Amino acid sequence: MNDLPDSPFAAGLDAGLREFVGYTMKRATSAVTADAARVLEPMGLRITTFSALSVICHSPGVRQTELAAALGMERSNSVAVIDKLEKAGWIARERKSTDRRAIALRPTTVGLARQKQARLALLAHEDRLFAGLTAAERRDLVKLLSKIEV
Amino acid sequence: MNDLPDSPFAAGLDAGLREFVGYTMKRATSAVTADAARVLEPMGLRITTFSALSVICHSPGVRQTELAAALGMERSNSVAVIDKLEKAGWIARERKSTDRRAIALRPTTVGLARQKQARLALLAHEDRLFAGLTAAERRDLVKLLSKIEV
DNA sequence: TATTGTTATACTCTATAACTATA
DNA sequence: TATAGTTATAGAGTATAACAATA
Repeated sequence: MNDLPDSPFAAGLDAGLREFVGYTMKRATSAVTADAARVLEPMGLRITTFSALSVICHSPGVRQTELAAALGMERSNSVAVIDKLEKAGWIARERKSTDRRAIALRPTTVGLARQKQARLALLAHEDRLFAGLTAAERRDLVKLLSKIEV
Repeated sequence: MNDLPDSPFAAGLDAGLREFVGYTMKRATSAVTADAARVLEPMGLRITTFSALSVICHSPGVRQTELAAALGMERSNSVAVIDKLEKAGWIARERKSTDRRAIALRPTTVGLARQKQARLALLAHEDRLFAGLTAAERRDLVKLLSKIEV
């Protein structure tokens, strides 16, 4: 059904790429983040907005620049994310009295509740996605990932 | 320097997110793919184009739909990627005689050489990035990632 | 009818430069 | 002069719908 010589493999066409650890990491991460996005979507959250909301809930008063740096994103790109959280009523911007250039981000009561709800949904989701790994294996995975030079 | 109560942590603002394996996976993968992109860029390749070129070199005669499925991308989005490879002279499109709807993708001599060159650069790159992991640990990492339910 | 390649379109994420107001 | 937040913009990746040619 093919012009010769053609591939001997119907499946596993990406076998040659599996020698790269980064390729396997990217494929696995894609699957995990896509599923996480599906879980968050009914709650009006995306991965970026959930991450930002979590940092703000965990560290109330955080500045926007600190938030962006913590999440590894550009300051400029954090603005739209924070806008969404603010418009949803989950966080509030407060101009700092000690430095009027800076803005302190604080969660609202509703925001705290939403973060807790989303966190539980994501934990359940990871329990399902990582069902094939024991708790020790999950810790090993995180430990190995943390050893990568950045 | 902060309005009270504010965060007790200057660093580790994302500590609350570290309970999610997916978060660590995403951060690590981001670092790895960004570095891989930097390595490929001087060769006129991106991660997507390198991946497609590799599959075509490894499985000459592959169809566009098969290629897209192998890489987990949409058929429609593979067109632009293959266009770039073709315009660079690294692959050729050949209409199949047995099924004139389908197109067989084959690498050119230049394309094969470019893929080999890029592969070596990426292997060296991974050796550097994963220097903190032993060979056994790298295999463990891949094995653990492969256990994730997709 | 179904499939292959294709075009069009839209949306998210990301990256860079420049502006403003404050320091 | 430097920094915090902001705006504008552009590129890459991704997702869906629809079309022509072919099966």
